[in-house]
Amino acid sequence: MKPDAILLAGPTASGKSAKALQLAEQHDGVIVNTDSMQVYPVLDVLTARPSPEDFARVQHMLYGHAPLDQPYSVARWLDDANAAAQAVWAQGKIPIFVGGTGLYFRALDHGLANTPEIDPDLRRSVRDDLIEHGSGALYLRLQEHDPTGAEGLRPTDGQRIARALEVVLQTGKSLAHFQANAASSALLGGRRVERLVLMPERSELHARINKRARIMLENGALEEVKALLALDLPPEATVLRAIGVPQLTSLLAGELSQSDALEALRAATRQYAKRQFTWFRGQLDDRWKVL
RNA sequence: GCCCGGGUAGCUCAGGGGUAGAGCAGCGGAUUGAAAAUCCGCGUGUCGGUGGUUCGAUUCCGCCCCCGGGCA
Repeated sequence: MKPDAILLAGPTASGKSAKALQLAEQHDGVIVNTDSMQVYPVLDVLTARPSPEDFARVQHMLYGHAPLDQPYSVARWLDDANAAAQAVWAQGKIPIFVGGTGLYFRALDHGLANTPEIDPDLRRSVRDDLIEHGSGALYLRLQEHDPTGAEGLRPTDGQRIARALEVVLQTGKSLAHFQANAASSALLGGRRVERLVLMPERSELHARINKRARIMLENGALEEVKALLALDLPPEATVLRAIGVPQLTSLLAGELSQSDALEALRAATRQYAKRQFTWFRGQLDDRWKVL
């Protein structure tokens, strides 16, 4: 029975792209990016974007389409993914969602809480407060406005505290209130969905990561970072958090040697892969078939 | 060959007569609008080998091996 959509999740460097191409050719599919960094342009090599040959073989969507200097988010991605899926279905093809961002798969499969857009000025002021006074101070503010929400967070988890605080400051209601009520209907509801997750042997994956990091440097990752830095993006731009950007920035600044930077890039990638494993193990239900 | 210094966790190293510790790496976990983010937890060890002294040696002593440096 032909599926209406395929979800293919897997840790970084696990060979997802090749598998996706195979599935796309087999099912007349279109590949839809489900990775939070590959949505941005510029870092083609460093984010392991599919090659031009891959793009020529099979239609790909949501790669490099997000503006670098504006905030992107799981909600934006879900809107984009929804539009992409509708377009693919309209062509009589099936979307193949490929990536490693667990949260995006969750949003795709289960929907997302319908919270109002936060006023950019409020958002900015909360984030500035976090940077200036630290997560502890922000936590005290959250305790005051949303004690229950604060209870569920650690005083050190600045990012989540900031999110909870901006929501309660704008709406007067807790983030949990929105999360409990009215998750927007899941995009895939009522569709036949095949869910696949790649779970390679850890030591084998580490070997692949280590090798790929070296190849990235040989293929111009450093020049990409140089080009990115030349854009003079605001420091909070998400793309600057991509694995490899801090490490290669240090290399360019002379703070790390070539070999130390390579090793740092490898370690950061291995650590990311480990977090992905934890997500997949803990969050994906038994509808997912492990490959 | 002789003289120093060193051999302790995967790596770099601290410690010191009562079977060991730190950073990094690694491992486990959480995860709802920055998620490649953010946060929480966990030392994983023939203390080079072998004899001796000792109630007890990774620590002190002898011998051997290995790695630096120096003198030849």
